[in-house]
Amino acid sequence: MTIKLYNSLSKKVEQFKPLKGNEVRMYSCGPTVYNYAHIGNMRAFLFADFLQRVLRTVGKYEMRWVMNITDIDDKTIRDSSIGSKEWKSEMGEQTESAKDNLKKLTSFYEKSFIDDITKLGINPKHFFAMPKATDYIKEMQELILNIIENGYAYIADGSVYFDVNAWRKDDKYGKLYKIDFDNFKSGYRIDSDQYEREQASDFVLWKEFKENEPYWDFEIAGKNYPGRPGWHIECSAMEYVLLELPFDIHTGGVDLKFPHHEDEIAQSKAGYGIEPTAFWCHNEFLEVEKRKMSKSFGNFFTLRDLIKQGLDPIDIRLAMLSAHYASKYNFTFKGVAAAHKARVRVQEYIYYVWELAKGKVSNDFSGKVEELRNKVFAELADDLHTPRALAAMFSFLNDAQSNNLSVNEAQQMLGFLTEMNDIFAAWQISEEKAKPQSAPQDIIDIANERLEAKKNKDFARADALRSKLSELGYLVKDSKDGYELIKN
RNA sequence: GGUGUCGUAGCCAAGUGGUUAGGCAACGGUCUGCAAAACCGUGAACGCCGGUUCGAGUCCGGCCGACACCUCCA
Repeated sequence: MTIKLYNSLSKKVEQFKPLKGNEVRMYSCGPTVYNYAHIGNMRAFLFADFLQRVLRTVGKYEMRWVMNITDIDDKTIRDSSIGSKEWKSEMGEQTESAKDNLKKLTSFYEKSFIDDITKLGINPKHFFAMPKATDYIKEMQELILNIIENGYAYIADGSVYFDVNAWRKDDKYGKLYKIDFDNFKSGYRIDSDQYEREQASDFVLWKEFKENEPYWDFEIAGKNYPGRPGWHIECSAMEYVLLELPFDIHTGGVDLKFPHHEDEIAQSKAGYGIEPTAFWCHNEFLEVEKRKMSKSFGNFFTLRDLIKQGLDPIDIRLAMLSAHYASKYNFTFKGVAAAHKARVRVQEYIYYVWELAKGKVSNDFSGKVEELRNKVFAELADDLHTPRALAAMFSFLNDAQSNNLSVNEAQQMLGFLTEMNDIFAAWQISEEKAKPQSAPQDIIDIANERLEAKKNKDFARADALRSKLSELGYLVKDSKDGYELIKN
């Protein structure tokens, strides 16, 4: 099925087609690993994941998906510096080497990042690569040299800057974001950065080494400029190496349009002569209580915070997917609870269908299952319209669950649900399994006592124990000859 | 100041001028010893004021409000 995507470059929904063969080469701006990722970050990664899953399952494409790990920047340096309050014992001992310390801190958060996204239903095996910036210093330097050679960069105070004015004479700067060069908000024009750049809009390609910071040697025209790469250059270099230019899709949060992606376009073209990608796809922000997430508003959550509070990450995944990626998503606990109930409902239906189909899967779609599948896939193919795709699914559940599926239809349904789950990654395609009792022993004791009372038809006693369990926060769900405890 | 986005029922969230979006919650009912789950059913909405139109949540104008970006930011 042909997929349509909104392209931030043309500001239109366009038909998608890979540039080369059946393979989609996609680059996603990944995390800067200086701390645990928060749920706002997660929305961006979830969007990229969802997109690549739709391309695989609905588009039937091969994926070559790259997500970078930024392991060198101001924050990683700050937090790994000697005596940093952000240092954790799990990272190991700090040493005299700034590079060592940087590596220890960033590896720690890289692991936690992969851990987090895995919990969110992202399959690390789907990545072609997760390159780290510090592994591509040489390639970045080569790119910078190209840019200098082509006349679009200058050296000032030991740093290398991209010369936006020179570039603007030859190409447009502001392809993704309409820039009013005369109206940069005053006060932001010269930031806290002490480096000397000629123009506020110029950006750093290579930052001069500062004392006690990690650095790499960089020889330009016979002279060494020890320092480290600027933020934007890493993506340009890694894309070039791992995907070749131009590739198909570049994803990231809207906030990265400017300056990060704008600069990336300029750099790549100035250095390699080619713009990076055919499609730029940006997800909107997640807000909490209709505000940007921020520590000062007290609405800042990492995934770990929420898991600690007892939320299921897959419910968070589904909750985020209930809004279209290009519109703001208002994160609320109620919303996650609603997603949970909706998810369980589909899960119950899967068990029901499994039972009917006896676990047999058919991919030979026809009739009502084919109709549903076409509808859901068409919505997903239309710029990943998850809300409408889910609505189609639930409408079917509302209309057709009581319509008896034939055994053959149930097998098709199981086939479709499997595909659906390849995309949403929110369910178990399996028969219903008895869940292990996870309640504390004293709770189980009461529940067993109630079961006894129930068997003896002492319903007054059984009900009293039910209310007692309810007070203790557990719901008893009776089954044929047992029960299940559900924590409220 | 510049650039955008958005205001839809208790909450979340679609909506491409013309028949019910959908989810969660709520309220009836079936089932169950009672519950839970599931299923059947019910109601409720388009920030305000004008305009265009046979017809506007959907187009135009104004107002009010919320949010984001403008070189740390997913």
